Amino acid sequence: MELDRTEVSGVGVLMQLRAYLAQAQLPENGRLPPERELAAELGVSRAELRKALATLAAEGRLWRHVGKGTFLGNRPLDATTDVTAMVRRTNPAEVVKARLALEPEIARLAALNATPGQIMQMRDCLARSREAETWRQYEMWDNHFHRAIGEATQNSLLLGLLDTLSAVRRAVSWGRLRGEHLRPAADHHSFAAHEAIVAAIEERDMSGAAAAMRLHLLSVERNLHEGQLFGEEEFPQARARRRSA
Amino acid sequence: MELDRTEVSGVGVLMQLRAYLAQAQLPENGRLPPERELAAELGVSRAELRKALATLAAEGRLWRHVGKGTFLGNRPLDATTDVTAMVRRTNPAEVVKARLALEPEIARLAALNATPGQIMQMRDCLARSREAETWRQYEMWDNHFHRAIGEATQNSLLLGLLDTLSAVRRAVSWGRLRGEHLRPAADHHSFAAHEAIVAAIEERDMSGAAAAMRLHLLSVERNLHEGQLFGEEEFPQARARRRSA
DNA sequence: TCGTGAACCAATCTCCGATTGGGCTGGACC
DNA sequence: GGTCCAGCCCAATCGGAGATTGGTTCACGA
Repeated sequence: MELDRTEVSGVGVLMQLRAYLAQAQLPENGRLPPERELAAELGVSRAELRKALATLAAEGRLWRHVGKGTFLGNRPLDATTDVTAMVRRTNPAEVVKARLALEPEIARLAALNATPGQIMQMRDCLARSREAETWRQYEMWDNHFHRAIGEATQNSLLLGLLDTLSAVRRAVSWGRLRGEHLRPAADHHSFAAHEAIVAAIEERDMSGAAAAMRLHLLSVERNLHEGQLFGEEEFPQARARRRSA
Repeated sequence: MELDRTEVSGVGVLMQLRAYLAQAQLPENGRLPPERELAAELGVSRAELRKALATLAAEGRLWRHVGKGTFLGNRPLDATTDVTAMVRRTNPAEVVKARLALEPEIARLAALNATPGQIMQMRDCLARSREAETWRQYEMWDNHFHRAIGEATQNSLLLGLLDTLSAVRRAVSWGRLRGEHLRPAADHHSFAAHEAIVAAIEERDMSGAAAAMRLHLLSVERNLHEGQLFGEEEFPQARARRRSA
């Protein structure tokens, strides 16, 4: 395990470092000793060692970060997308347009891939949303319904995107949900639209499912433009604007 | 500003607390004094105060968290979707299917909303991708191209979703990109497909843009199934599988 | 019986020192 | 006169100790 330093020293620090890495069986993503320590162990100057390490880093064989250390393998990506940043930039109109882009295609894939159990789950969400006694409860089951369709795509990535979209949607329409004592009317337009979506999915009608979802979201968009979110409540801003006019 | 405690004490801690909140002009999302401190200031027991605070929290007027404190307004959402979690669950096939669901619709909206400047930007990306001397460079300009289309939707939320998708895609296909000395062939199929997409966007042909994007991604999917990522390299797994067979 | 105060608990924050990669400089050495 | 190096400083990060804070339990007593 011991390297013959006098032997290798002339051949260049880079080769010596490669030999060290081969000899020290570090685990994947393992951490190397700190620069100063490693330089002393290899019997080279820190500047020389840094040059060799920089070469290996450029090759992508290791990555380094101040305060953390030097690690084997590929630099991990920064990993998180900030939902709050999206929320700050967007608005309800964009949210509906994004849903119109994504959810019909999700419904299409759900019609292809949904299991009978998942279809039952959608139906269950619809039943519960009809029994909802407050708008908040209704919104919860509506969310579950749309997520069930996302699950039925059998595509975890699409489901993740849908979850992100839903998180933004909830955040954007926060505080818009008033009148907790009221409940959706029995003939609330969404009920029929939801039914049509599930029916198309059950019949494995991919285009039909996409179209039904699209129609549903278009009516949501229409309500948005008429200023009545969820069919009965309007934006506080809209009310304030009218009052000041 | 000073409350007459003997006066209000009989009316219930809840009312006393509301009066305190009205009197102490805290900023939005402002922080209340800690329980113990506030209880002493109001001259009530901590248990009583906690009941009143719980009521206000249930009303959504404030939110609390261990170790942090009590704050006015709505509880902020946990805000970040973990890309690494998605990466762990998904695979290249899911990535392509997700792109097939999202990007044609993005191209459709881009055809409607793109500015001439944005179209020029797309063309610039294509030119640079043709001049790329390594696959890594090509992939970079390909990314820029698809993102330029996302920007052209004028929808920050869709752009955010596309960015998330791209981050996952890059992470999933990481290390798949070999042969840095090679470069895309001059007749690489993506070049023509990209051209068709921009042309449709420029002609404001929404359906055509969506169709062109769909065709492009279908060919990407086909290459994936043939095991040659980026037209020349295959998955290490595939090679290993064949070797062991 | 009920509320009270005190103690305990776990999550979180804050502060400080140690560690680490990155960078600069004076001086030794040939 | 140029090259290399040890030493030092810098900023980012980590890790631990102690304090803070909402949540919970429990014995005591009016």
